[in-house]
Amino acid sequence: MSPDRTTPSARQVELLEAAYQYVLDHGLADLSLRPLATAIGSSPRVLMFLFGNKDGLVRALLARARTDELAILDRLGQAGQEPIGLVPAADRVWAWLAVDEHRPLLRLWVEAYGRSLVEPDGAWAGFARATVHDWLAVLAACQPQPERDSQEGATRRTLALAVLRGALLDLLATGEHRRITTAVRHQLALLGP
Amino acid sequence: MSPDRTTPSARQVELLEAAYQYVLDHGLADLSLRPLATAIGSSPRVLMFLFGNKDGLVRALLARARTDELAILDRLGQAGQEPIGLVPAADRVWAWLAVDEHRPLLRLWVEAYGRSLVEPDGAWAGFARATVHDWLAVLAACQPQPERDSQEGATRRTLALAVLRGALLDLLATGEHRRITTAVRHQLALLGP
DNA sequence: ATGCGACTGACACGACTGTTTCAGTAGCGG
DNA sequence: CCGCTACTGAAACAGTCGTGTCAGTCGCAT
Repeated sequence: MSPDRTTPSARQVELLEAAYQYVLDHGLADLSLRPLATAIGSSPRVLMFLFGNKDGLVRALLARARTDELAILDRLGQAGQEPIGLVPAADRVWAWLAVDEHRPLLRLWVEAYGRSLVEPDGAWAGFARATVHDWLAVLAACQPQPERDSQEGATRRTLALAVLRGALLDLLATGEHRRITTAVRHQLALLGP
Repeated sequence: MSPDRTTPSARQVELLEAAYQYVLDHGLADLSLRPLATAIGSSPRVLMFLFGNKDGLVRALLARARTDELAILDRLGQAGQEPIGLVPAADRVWAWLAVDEHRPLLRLWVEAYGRSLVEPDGAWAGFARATVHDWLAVLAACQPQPERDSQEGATRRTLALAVLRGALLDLLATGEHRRITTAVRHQLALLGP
């Protein structure tokens, strides 16, 4: 009946990709199978067949978004060389966050984050906590070794993460790129070398 | 037919208060009239009568939440005396944000924020942008005068807001009060007097 | 050719949605 | 008592939701 989860099947990834693009535009909150299916040239029946039920589809979409996110984050300090330091890493992350093209993904991210806080069960479960952990881990990997494991190092990356996320919220709401980027730069200068 | 909007009517505020408590627990995303009505001892018919339609109710609820928020923020520097400075103000704001009892309100806030980003029309319209403006205005009022109107002053309050909001997101997801408060304190020390 | 697995279309089921209609009831000023 | 305003109950409307059922069509290995 339902296809093997370990083998995502060509058709499955194809439809998932289309659904992902659709969700980036329309949001996840009031996602409905019938409009989605007609928009991507499919049918609710097929989506049910490929993803089990709506929760399965939502889970797959969230995982897909997380993939996008992690792909970018990994490209930072993970180039194989030695760590580039927390401040340069945060600077690059902000440069990526502030790009206009990434805004749909980031709006989706905020939506999923808020939703998973209110409704900790179901498809959204643990999304917020997972991304906090993801980002902290990546930032930690960018810190040189004496700092990385220190108490102060943990505080500094918590701080960097908070500034980046707070600035992101501001940017998504107001779009005032200049004011916010100035503030982020100011902060990174404060945070030292 | 529909009651005057300028006169909220005793029964109206009574039901709004009950609905507000309900929404703090259950979230706004999948709010439905019938469960809400039975939970607060009313009926969909009455809610429609008092608030016009569901959007009117949601708008009233968001306005109610914003009232809670502003009531606290105004209690900071607005005591009538001279401004207390940005850093002490941010410190007090964080003290309030980190209180466990306020968590339902703040979860609701994040949910509404994300939703208004994805769906800029309807009842949620402008909620995110409005709260950014609210908070920045309050923080500005806490800054002494030479700083308040300066370019640097604007940068500093944008930064303070970003840190508070980013830290709030972290706290709501992980609940790791100690780690995050340490980071906020560290930041406020950096931000100087 | 045959059979099997992947995929799909059409349709209906029951539950739930916001909203409306019709019919009231309680209180209160005249 | 009248009439008016504020509020309420019961039921039904049309629509959408996720999901299930039954059938059918491909492509490909045997």
